[in-house]
Amino acid sequence: MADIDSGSEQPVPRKRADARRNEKALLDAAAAAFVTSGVDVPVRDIAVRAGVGVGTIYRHFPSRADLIVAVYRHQIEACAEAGPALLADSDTPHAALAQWIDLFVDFLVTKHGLAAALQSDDAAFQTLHAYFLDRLVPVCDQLLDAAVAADEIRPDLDAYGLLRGVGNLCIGAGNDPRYDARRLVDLLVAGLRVR
Amino acid sequence: MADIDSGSEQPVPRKRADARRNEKALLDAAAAAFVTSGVDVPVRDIAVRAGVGVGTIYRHFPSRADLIVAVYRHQIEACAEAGPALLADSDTPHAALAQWIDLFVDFLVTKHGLAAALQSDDAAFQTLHAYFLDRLVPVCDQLLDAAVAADEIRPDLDAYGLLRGVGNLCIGAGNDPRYDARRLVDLLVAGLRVR
DNA sequence: CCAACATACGGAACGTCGTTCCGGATGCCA
DNA sequence: TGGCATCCGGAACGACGTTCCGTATGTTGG
Repeated sequence: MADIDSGSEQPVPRKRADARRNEKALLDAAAAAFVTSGVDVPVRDIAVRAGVGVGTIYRHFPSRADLIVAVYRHQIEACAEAGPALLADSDTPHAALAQWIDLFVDFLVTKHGLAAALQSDDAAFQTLHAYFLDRLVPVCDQLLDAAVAADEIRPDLDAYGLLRGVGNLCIGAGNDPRYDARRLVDLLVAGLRVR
Repeated sequence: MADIDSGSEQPVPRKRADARRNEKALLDAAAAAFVTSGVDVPVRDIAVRAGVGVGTIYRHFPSRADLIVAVYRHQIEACAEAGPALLADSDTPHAALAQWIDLFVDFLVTKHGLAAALQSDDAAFQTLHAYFLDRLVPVCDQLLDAAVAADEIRPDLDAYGLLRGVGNLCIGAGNDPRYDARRLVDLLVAGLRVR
């Protein structure tokens, strides 16, 4: 993203050094805690790991959702950017869609509790919900449109519905070896095909 | 279920009248509260509705899951019993399976928060999880086997996986008019068909 | 180098929740 | 009607997310 102001002076006079240090420590601590205990890990645990007080968490990340987004932003961006690339490289739009959804599923199933948080109607997770949707729905829409235009899938499901369905199927994956979210998503995508 | 003891005397000497009255009041209050506020409604709200103290809830229903099971037991039993009936009445096993899953989905999407509670790994919901599985997996298995035997669907998904997938797809249905769980379940079942 | 001020910090405090506990009330039976 | 097992209400506890504020510390102009 380019700066809004084209002038040379920065209107935000740079944060204090300890604040920058703590923000980084918090991101690292949260990432580690999410791996160990899932995204539902108590806020106090993250604070202890980072060696800061709980107040410091809320100063940097107004809601838990903001912290989750900050931790996973890079991976979500990478997923979003992979969409057009796959569409360009794959043999068919449907193959690109299937590969892209695999990427999304791989991301979700390795983040304990994230898929569940994504679907939660708790107000605290609204930012999370919104970020995923804003970033991924347009990409999915593009892939879906291309596949429909190529007459490979039925036109009766929108990107929002598909993403929520895939996200839902990923809930609880990783907790239970008997539940294979990937296979179910494959079946769902298979069900989309025209026959 | 038949009684274990075939004798005429009941070894449990019948509960006190106020206890029976309160248990009924609690079931009614919980059912109403679940409709209004979902199965995650605070325990205190149910107690107020029933006109009892919170201690009374826990005496009759040791965990929140037991209360949920008690409220929905009849509907779950009806769903389980519908399986063999559909198999006998339908033209094909796959049609029976599709209709049975429709029944299950109709049940889940009208109970706010139930599908999410079903997949929760919270220990408090283990009873709920176990009851659904014990009761419905065998029925689903029977339908699945029949459809596989008739060469209508692929044999690569077990009843447990299918039920969890369907349950997952029902999470959040009813909160968001843009999300149509029924259609996604239909796509999933369509993906099961041999082609 | 040193104030003095904005900025940031820590953790106590608050409200909500599920769950447990126990002194007292109440139905039941002799 | 008395006595006792059963059951009740709601206070109490611990965990949690979130807010608040007295204190500490970096920054910057002199």
